[in-house]
Amino acid sequence: MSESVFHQHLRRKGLRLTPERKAVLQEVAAMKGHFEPEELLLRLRKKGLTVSRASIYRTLPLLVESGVIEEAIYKDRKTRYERCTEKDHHDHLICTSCGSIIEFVSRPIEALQEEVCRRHGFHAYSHTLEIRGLCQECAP
Amino acid sequence: MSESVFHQHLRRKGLRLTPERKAVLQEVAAMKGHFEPEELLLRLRKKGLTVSRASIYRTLPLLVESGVIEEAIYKDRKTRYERCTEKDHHDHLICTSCGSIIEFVSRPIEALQEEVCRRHGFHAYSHTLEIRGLCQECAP
DNA sequence: CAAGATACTGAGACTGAGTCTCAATCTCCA
DNA sequence: TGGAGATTGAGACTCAGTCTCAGTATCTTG
Repeated sequence: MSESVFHQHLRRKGLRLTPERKAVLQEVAAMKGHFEPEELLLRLRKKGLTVSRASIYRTLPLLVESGVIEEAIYKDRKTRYERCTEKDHHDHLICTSCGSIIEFVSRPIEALQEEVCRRHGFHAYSHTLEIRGLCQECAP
Repeated sequence: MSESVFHQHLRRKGLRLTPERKAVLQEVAAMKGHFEPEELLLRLRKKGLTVSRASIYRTLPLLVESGVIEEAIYKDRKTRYERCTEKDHHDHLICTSCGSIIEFVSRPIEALQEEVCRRHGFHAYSHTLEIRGLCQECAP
């Protein structure tokens, strides 16, 4: 189903659903949780599929635009993506000591964000809320 | 006053308030709005102060830890910092078309975040909320 | 004050995620 | 069938940020 969404999006932009883009899409669909572009490359390689690094990096923004995935976290100068789920969007608590990541959902926060956007006449299509600190185990 | 805060923090960690660190601190204090490390370097150079790039990059995390500045935005694989003000923390609406950045303050969102942290036993020391989309001018 | 310990610095080499280039290839459509 | 335009992969490239290391500054304590 995300394939048809993606295909739609490409059509609208006059782009094509190539085997490479399809492969990236399918691999993305198989991902659980966060993933990095490089991880995707590795997995595709392991399957014997050859999609170049360039194509992967070219495809990911298209997938974001079409709403199939979203940029979830920026960490160590890397972008981590995540599949958009039917469930609510979630955000992250990031422990800067052990690196663990806790997900949380807060409809009230989402609602307030929408309110803010309305007030500024801003058309949002994505957002990231990262809270950094120490998790329960690492806290002094 | 942020100098004493910084000094305190260094003391606690057994570190020293060197001329280089002082220079960075002062330049940071003079900054209005967001700034990038490279920008800081340039400004110091212009003043005839020689603080190496390495020292700047080493000092910025210390300033974050001590609460003088905070990481405000991650954009184009660069970290943008911002001075912590007495006023409320603010977040950003980022227009991906024209690049303009709108700041907003929302105490209710902050409060909800604190609530989330409490619920997870998480000790937060900073957060960034970035909402990406199209500003009023760029919206179709 | 001397001397060891420890923190600090700058220059520049290095890293690595992400981008760009370009020639070769594919795909659509008239 | 031919050509316009989209796409690809290999690998060169970029550049923010990190690391190394030898030389320097500062503390400390005897």
